[in-house]
Amino acid sequence: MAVRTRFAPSPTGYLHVGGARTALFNWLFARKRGGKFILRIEDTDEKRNTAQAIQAIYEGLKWLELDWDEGPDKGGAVGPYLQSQREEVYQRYLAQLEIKGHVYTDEGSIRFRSPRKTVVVNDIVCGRIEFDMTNPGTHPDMTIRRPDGSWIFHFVNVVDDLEMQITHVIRGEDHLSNTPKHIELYHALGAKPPAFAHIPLILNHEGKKLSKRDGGSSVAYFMEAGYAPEALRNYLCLLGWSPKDNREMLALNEILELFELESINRRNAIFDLDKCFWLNGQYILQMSLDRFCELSLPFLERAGITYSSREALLPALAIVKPKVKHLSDTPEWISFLFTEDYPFEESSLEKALRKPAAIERLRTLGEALKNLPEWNHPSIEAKLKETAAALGVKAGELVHPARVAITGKSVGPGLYETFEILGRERVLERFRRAAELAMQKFEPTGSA
RNA sequence: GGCGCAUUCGUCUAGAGGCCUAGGACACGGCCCUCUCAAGGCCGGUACACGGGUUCGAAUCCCGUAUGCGCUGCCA
Repeated sequence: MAVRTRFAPSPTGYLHVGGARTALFNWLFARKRGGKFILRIEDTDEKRNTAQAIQAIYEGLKWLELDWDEGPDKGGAVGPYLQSQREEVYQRYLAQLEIKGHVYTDEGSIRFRSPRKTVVVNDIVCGRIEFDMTNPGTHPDMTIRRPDGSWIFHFVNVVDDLEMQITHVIRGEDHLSNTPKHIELYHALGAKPPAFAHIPLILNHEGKKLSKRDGGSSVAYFMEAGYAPEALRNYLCLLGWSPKDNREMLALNEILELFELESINRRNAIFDLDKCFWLNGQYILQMSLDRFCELSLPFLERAGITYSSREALLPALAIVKPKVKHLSDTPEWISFLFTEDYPFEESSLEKALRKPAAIERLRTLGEALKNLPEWNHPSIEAKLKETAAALGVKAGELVHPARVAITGKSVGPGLYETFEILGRERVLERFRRAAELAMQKFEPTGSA
């Protein structure tokens, strides 16, 4: 039978990273087995504002490149995929239960009468678990519909999984204890339950379930903080699953190759933002310049950086790519390359250009570079070192003032590359301006 | 309280009876490299929750205790 998995979030206004990982594991399993991955929105609770909230789910999933085969926006043979539009289906299934005498009314609500037996859950991740459902005191009959006609999760979830022919229910471990109830419903409806795989929860630093108030609990946070989607996706895979060969960075096709539900851990995992951050840095380091450009572009636009052409932008991106850790920082790293009106950091200026000797050295370096026959990294470097030697100082004595002069900061991309792409005229002009600024600021005879 | 699940470095994990004086990664500390900052390289410390079994032998199997998490809703 063809595999069909689903991700069934309720629209809470954001895509939770735990939900994202659940979606990811469902997606991985379906893709690996050549099956279908379905998106169903569980919006039975009318209090949740849906339009925007559903949008947040779409955006998060799309960003992570988890594409679905059937869903509210795509349609499919067993839709609609919004629970709020499936009233007719639920009525039909309720009628079935009524005919078979599995439900009864209690103070306006409809309850499902438990068969009161031991239910065995054969979970792909957790193994065989027996639940003793015989005691009504500890396992009361579940409500499936409220007096106002709205439906309870357990019922609609089971009905939909059944109707949508879901073969594997892969969800958070918080549902493990609900599973015997669901199995009772399947049986009452005369259906064979799907396979279940309950995956461990993602916890915050306090070891509690990751919640909305925890920083970094929503996919949107990572989008805005400049993470590469492939990095977050990779990190999420490593929470509760591992390739078992000590690799940390895995391409999607490698994960697809190795991923098995059976090898998922049972232990809850704490989300470690540090490691996720590190992985992101590794991804940025190793990605192509094109990809780096693609992912940086939205941030550059937002920062209002103007550049004449992509051809002008790429060399700038190339020299900062090894430095950038968050894509959202790219503008900060390259901005000085696209304006003559770059700011000077007070402390850097003071450290590098306060001394008259430093200004003098900058002037000497400018003179030396003025007639350099070839303007490229190796010859610039050679000339700078030659100049330093002639002055009897270490290269750093020229490098630091020069960096501050041309970037305004004491930290930046490699100096020689920066010189090269800035071009000789701009470099020399910046030297002059910086020297002037420093002299005004640190006027030795000045009163101040 | 009841039921369920879990328990290896601070964190993510490898480990399915001898290969474990427990491996990797992040973080942390030190050194090297170096034009800054990173990156990279090398080195270092820190873990099998506890107590009983079973076995020639246990991180690995069994039982108990403790702790954590989840469920126990007319939330999903």
